[in-house]
Amino acid sequence: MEISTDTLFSTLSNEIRLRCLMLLHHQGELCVCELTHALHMSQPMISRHLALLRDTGLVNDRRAGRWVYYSINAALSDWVKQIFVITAKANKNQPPFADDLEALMTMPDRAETAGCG
Amino acid sequence: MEISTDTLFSTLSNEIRLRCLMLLHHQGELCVCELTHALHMSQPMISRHLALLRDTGLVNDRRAGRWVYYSINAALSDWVKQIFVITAKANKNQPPFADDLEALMTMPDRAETAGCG
DNA sequence: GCGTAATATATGAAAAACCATATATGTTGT
DNA sequence: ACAACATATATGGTTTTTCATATATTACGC
Repeated sequence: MEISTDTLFSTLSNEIRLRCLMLLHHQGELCVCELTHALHMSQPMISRHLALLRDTGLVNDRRAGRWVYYSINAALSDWVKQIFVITAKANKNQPPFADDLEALMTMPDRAETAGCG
Repeated sequence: MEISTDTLFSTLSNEIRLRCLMLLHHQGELCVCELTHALHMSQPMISRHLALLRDTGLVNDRRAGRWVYYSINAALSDWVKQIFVITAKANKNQPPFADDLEALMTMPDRAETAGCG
């Protein structure tokens, strides 16, 4: 299942979705409530954008009890992953991406041990 | 003038604009009528999308008599250029990109000598 | 173990905002 | 006047957002 350029880029063109992807790229796996906290957005809004990312095949979800964990789809083709790497590297110190990571790292009562250790 | 991720990706998310960019990436410089021919699109439509690419800073234009030549903006930051390189490499043999190049190469009465020699 | 509550997440529906296309018309250069 | 190109306007379609509500899973009290 190869993703088309316009599906890929239109999915990345939404800042909320890109911020979620950049956090997932850095952290490996995150649940909805962690993303909701990091981005200061309402839960339905995050959930909707994650559903869209899942529908386009960019992320996978995994249920663990009450929590649903999202992660970047490892089966994506190399060039798509390279786009993520380049975009993350070039923007990780810029707002809003840096602030999102900061908010995530200082979140109280994380679901389980943070993935960045 | 640094381009934002959402401006970049939403500009690339239109197939017509991406097809123009991929041709410019390969050929260096092309005029509106060459792009119109290669993409089999109306002139106002190509012109409109080129204007948008110019407004977002992805391309430059240069007037030479009746023709206006467009080219990728050399002053773009490295990561944006890398996105172009990766996207072009991964998709150049796929439709519609391969067909666009073919149509350009076989265009009769090109404006001047083709840029691929 | 069974009902009840609490927490995490998803979704339906409606409004608002945004984007693309087509047609027509204007501008620039020879 | 003609050719190459740009722009304005109208229209239709898609995307995003919000609110309210639904589902799924665990925890509690008895």
